[in-house]
Amino acid sequence: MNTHRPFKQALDRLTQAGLRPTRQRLALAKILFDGEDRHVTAEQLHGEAVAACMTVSLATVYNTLHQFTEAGLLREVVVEAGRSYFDTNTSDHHHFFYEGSGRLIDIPGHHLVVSGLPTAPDGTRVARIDVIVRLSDQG
Amino acid sequence: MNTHRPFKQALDRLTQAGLRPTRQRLALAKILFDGEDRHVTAEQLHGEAVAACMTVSLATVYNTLHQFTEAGLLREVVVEAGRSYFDTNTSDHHHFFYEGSGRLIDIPGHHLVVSGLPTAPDGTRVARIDVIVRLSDQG
DNA sequence: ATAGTTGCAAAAGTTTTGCATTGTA
DNA sequence: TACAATGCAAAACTTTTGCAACTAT
Repeated sequence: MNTHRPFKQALDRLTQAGLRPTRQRLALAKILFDGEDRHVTAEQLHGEAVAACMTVSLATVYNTLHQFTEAGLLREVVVEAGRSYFDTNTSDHHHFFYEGSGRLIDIPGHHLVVSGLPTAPDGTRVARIDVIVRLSDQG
Repeated sequence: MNTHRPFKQALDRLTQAGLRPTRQRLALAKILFDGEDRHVTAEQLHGEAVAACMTVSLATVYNTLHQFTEAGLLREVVVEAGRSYFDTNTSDHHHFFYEGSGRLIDIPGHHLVVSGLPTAPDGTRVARIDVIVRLSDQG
């Protein structure tokens, strides 16, 4: 039954996250989670979906990406004004951002540490810490 | 000559940065730099400018903010998709972001340290490191 | 005068919403 | 059948660009 494994994988992800496995969601989940970790924009994912001969609007791609993010399947990373990436790696990690090409990659390993953080102001708690290391050309 | 001090301050900032001191730039610089450090969006700054009875379009506010940023007078901080803040504090520092209210504030002191950073990939150098500590309600 | 800048209207993107349609029990 | 959830067109944003008008030599 190997032919159906990517399908089952995507299906399981959705049902475990409490999301109904609709056709569009399944197809997008298959593209997103069938392989290694990825960083995609809504635009990119929409392009891939169309290339894979599925009919889906960009609006639905946005909505789906946000639903996946709320469900904990994705993490949103904002690097530039008007440009969100969605990261299939939801574990605690940080990013390199190539200012030239706009590419975003995970910082490998777990060596990067943020220390000396002041306590969160009263009535708040730290929801997440985002570290973006911006790289420009020329070593 | 105290009445002209804010004007002279703004003028000096602009000329030192190599920007021609036009009327709009002077007015916006006065709002931005005449007092303590600030975090403003283009929309906010435009609102303040209009409230101060100056005629300026939102597009010019954007252009001016980017020119100021390129000239090193401001630093752009992107916190959410479609929402850039411009920070009048250009020194090396990081931010708390209140997810509830959308407010951005500097992390006080210089205690926060990022360590364990891998070397930058070949052909690149680290242009900047942004740390955003996201806060949500409830302590 | 004139070469280079500026500032804004209009255009281009990105993201969100309202509602007809679809799918499920 | 009813009920809730989905998916998309259209709307609402934010941001950028092209060019007429201006400015400082």
